[in-house]
Parts: sequence; C-alpha cells; structure tokens
Amino acid sequence: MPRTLDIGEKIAQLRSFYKQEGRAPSYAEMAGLFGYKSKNAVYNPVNKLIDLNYLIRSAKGRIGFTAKITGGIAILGSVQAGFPSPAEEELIDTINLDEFLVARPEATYLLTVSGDSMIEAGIHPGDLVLVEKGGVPKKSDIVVAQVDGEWTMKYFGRDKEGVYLDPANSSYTRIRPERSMAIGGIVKAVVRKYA
Amino acid sequence: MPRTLDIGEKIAQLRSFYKQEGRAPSYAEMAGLFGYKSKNAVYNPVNKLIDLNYLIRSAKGRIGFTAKITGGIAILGSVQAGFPSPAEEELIDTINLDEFLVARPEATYLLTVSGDSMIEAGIHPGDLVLVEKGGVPKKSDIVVAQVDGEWTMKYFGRDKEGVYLDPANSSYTRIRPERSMAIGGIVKAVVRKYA
DNA sequence: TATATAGGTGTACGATCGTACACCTTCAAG
DNA sequence: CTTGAAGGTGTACGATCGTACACCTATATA
Repeated sequence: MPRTLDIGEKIAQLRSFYKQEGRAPSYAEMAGLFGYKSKNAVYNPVNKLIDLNYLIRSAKGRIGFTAKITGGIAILGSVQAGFPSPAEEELIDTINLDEFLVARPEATYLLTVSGDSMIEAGIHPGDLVLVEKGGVPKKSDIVVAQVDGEWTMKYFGRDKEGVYLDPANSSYTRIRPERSMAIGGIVKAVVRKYA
Repeated sequence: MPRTLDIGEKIAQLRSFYKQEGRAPSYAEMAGLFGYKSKNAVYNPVNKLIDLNYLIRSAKGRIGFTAKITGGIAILGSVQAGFPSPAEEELIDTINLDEFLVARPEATYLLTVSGDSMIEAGIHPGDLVLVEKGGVPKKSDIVVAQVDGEWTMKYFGRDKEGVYLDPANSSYTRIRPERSMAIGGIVKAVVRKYA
C-alpha cells in the first residue's frame, strides 16, 4: 500500500515561503522546505500542485504561484454554516481579494468615502470603494462623478430630462448637473476595515 | 548631464510579469523585460527599487517582490478629492487588500453574510466578512458566535447578567445564551462586491 | 566642443538551476 | 512474510544563475 503525501502541508509551507520571500522557490529550496534530502523528490508534489492549480510551470521550467497560493484568505461558507471542525480544515481554498474584486487593475482605484450620502446603501464614511474607470454606467450603478466641478458618489440615473444622481440618504436630494458632469468611474466594491 | 531612468515603467513591467508568471524574474529575464542587452544593467534599477521597497533581495541574492509590486490596487485619496490628472498618475502607490485587511492569515476566514441582523451597521446579506479566530472580543465588537448550537453574527456585549449579543436591526432583539455560547471569531472587515 | 554624470554593454566565473536516470524505502493489504 | 503502489534518495549534465570587472554611451550644460 502506498505512502500518503500530505499535500495540505506542502501548500501551507509554500504560502509561508511566499509571504517571507515574495517569490516562488527553486526545486532545491522546495526540497528543504518540504523536508526532503533530494530535490528530485519535489517533482511529484509539484506536478500534483500544478494539476490542482496551485502552481504553474513556465516554458523554461520555472515554477510560479497561482492565487491559490498567493491569496491570503481562507474562504468558507456562510455565517450560518459557521466554522468547520479542525478535521475539515485540511484543504480550505484561499482567495486573493485583489483578484476577486478587480477585473481591470489598470483602470481600478481605491478611494476613501468621506461623506454620508450613500449611508442607507451601507456605504459609511471611512469606508473604501473600488472604482473602475472607463465603463458606461447603467441605471442604479453607484458612480464617482465630477458634477459642476465637485466630486461626489451617488446612484446614476437617466430620464427624459437627462442624467441625474441620487443619494442613498433621505437627508439629501436628487442632483442634476447645471454646467458639467463627468463620470470618474463605477463603484465595483466596498471595503470596510474595523480597527 | 545624466540620462534619466524611468522607474515607473520598470514597476509596471514587473507588475505585468508577476501577473503573468506568479513569481519574480531572474536578472536575465529582467534585462529582456526592461529592454536591456546586458543583465548587468539591471543592477542599477533593481537597487533603486529595493531602496524604494518595491523589491527585496534574499541572502543568496534572489529577488522577491513586496506588496508594492504584488498588490493590484492603486490607492488614491478621498472621493471628494476625486481622480488625479494623467500627469499625477505616475507613481501611484498600490495596496494589497489581503495584507491590508488581514493581520493573522492563519486565523482569518472569509464568510458570506446570509441574514439581515446587522443591516443597520451597513452589513447586508450577500456581503463578505473577514473573521479572525482566537481574539478576546471587546464590547461592541462584531462577532461570529455559536449560541445554543446556532451560528450568528452580532455585536458582542457583557453586563452583570453575563454575555449578550445585540443585532443592528430594530426587528431583532438582544439575545443571551441559554445553554452555551462559543465565540467563533471577531469580524475584522466587510467586503461587498457589486456585480 | 568638452565635460561630468548616470545609465548601459560585454565577458567570465563559481554557484545553482531544472531535468533525467537509476535506485531505494515505506506502508497497508493479502 | 511478500507484494505492489506511491513516495523519496542520489548523481550527473547542460543551462542559467548572481556577481564582478572593465569598458562604453547618452545627455544636458558650460
């Protein structure tokens, strides 16, 4: 009967190396990392990790990481499902938030929310928003726009009178540009960090 | 008068390589990337990028990336400050959300919010929460807890009668454990993605 | 035109790379 | 105990690595 290979332990070791070094290891480095005396032994787990999409191999044989290694966050199910037991924690998938939230990095920016105009939409002052430039907003998209020289963030809309921006705060009202309006970008995500 | 070196272009080229390969390049690869004929020319920009904390060099001379390269998101100021002009877009800092939001990756999990008990705190169904296990919650921390066998997420509190959990939704009331309560973890961040 | 500064080319060397091949070891099941 | 499957050791080779050294080039200014 064959020996078993602890692939989860290899994954954890690779993640630790990445966090420390900011690059992928050579086969010799992996041998040391996994506790092997010969770098040739590394080929088996490496090929398994490639099949499982944790690693990629370049045309010249260099190993690179995928987001399943570089991503730092273990992803579970719903709050109601709760936390898994320790036995279930073996091969939890990880996610890289940058890649999950951002489709076009060259066009996406992180901005800090400074007003409360969207508070009823669950966007609070101090929150961060990911804003993607260049798209065409649909009705009800949240946009960051420059209206008559002032930057603001609101729901985008259009009617027979033209373009308008709606707040998600009953203390504020609909606005329409008097002179100019330029869409800076469409809000793609909100991030809130608790201290 | 000396020639100038476009360090911003080098950064962009390195970010592109990382996105494609999932690893840091060798000096020869960097020579090709930067358009140099000799890998020795790479040493100057590499040393500058190390000084600027974009790259790190290991004890054996291997180059690794910092989050200023691996992070995918350009970070600006507030919504009210708006977007910079193209001239100001040269050396925008990037952020890696995983590293920004997560202090202890080995103890942090991403869960999906399935109820509306915290909606008045701006946490909506479908949102993601980053939950860190192992800490001791303070009053008003948002916690994921198992109360009498059911997992839930609410504000944590303590009084002379003991421990309680408060919702941020006026349709729900304070709860106290009848039989058991275990804190799963403390909510450290909320992430909402708009489709 | 000459100059100084900063960037870039070319070569070579010991170290390390990925790969290939032969061989050995562990472990559960029969 | 034997067996077979899967994992691991050891060695060697051409390719590539990081580093060091000598030298060359581009550019604005005086």
